[in-house]
Amino acid sequence: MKRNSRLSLALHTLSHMAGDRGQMRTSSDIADHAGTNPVVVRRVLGKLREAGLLTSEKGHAGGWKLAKSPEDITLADVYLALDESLVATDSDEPVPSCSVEHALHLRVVGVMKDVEQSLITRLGETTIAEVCGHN
Amino acid sequence: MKRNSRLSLALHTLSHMAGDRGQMRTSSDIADHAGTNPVVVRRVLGKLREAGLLTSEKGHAGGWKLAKSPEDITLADVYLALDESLVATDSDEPVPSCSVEHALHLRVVGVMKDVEQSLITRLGETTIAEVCGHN
DNA sequence: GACTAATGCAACCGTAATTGTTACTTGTGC
DNA sequence: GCACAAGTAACAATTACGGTTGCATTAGTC
Repeated sequence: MKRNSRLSLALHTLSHMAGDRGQMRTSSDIADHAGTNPVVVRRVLGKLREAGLLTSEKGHAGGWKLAKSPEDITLADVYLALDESLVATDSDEPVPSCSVEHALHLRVVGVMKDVEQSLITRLGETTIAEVCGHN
Repeated sequence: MKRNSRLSLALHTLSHMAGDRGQMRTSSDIADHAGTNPVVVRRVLGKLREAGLLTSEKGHAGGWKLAKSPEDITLADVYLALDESLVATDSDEPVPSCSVEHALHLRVVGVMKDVEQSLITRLGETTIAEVCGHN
C-alpha cells in the first residue's frame, strides 16, 4: 500500500460490507482482501467506529459490521472520520511578522479552508450505497 | 515547513507577486519570506514556470516574475502545475482477482477520480487575484 | 475452567517521500 | 573579470506511514 491508503481501504471495506449486510467480517479477512495487515485494518476501522459508521465485537465470533445503512453513510462521513485534511495548511505556521505578509497569510489560509470545505460538501453528495452499486 | 508545503509556498509566492507586479524577486528573497531554502523555492517555482505561470531570468538583475495577469491564474493552474493529486488512488493497485472485488475496485477508483475532478473544478473558480485581495 | 479466536493497544522497525543542504555549472549585467 | 542570479545534481536529515510484534482483554466453545 502506498498513498491515500486509509481512505481507499475504508471505502473498499465499507462498500464491500454494504454488499451483504449483517455479515460479520474479521480484520484478518479484510486484511487479506486488501493485501495488508489486520492491525492496519483495525487502526483504520477503529476511526470509523469512533465516528459511528461501524461496530466491532471482540471474542470468538467477533468482527466488524456496518452500524448504519449504506445510504446513510456519505464519503464526507468517511473522510472526516479518518481525520483527513487534504487541503489544509500547517497549523504550526511560521507566523509572519510583517503585517502585510500576515494579512496575505490569512487570506491564503482562508482560501484553502474554503476549498477544503467545498471538497467535504462534494464528498457529502455521494453515499456508500452509490459506490457499492448493486443496491 | 511540513505538509502541503509546495501548494502553500506557491500560493503565498504568487499572491505576493500579484501585489506588486513587474517587481522581480529572487529565490533567496522568497525563501526568506517563506522560511525555507532558495533551492526549494526554485524547485517549486520551476514547476510553475513550466506551466507558464512564472518567468525567471538568470544573471545580475535576474529573478522571478509573473508570466500572466493574476486574474488569469486560477488555483487549478497552480494545483495542476505542481502535479498534485490529493484524492487519487495508487496506480500500482493490487489488482483484485475476484471479479466482484474487481468491479468494486473500479467503482471506488471511479468515485475518487470524480471527486478529484470536482476539486479541480472548484480550484478553477478562484484566481490568484482573489487570493491577493487588494486588486 | 481451559482453550481458542477475535479486538484493542502500544511500541517499534523499515521504507518511501519530502525537505533541507551543499556544491557546482551556466548565464547575464556591470 | 566579477558579482549575482537561476539551474541542477547529489546527498543528508527529517518525517510520515505502513508494517510488525507482542500482549492484554473479551467472548464464545468445549
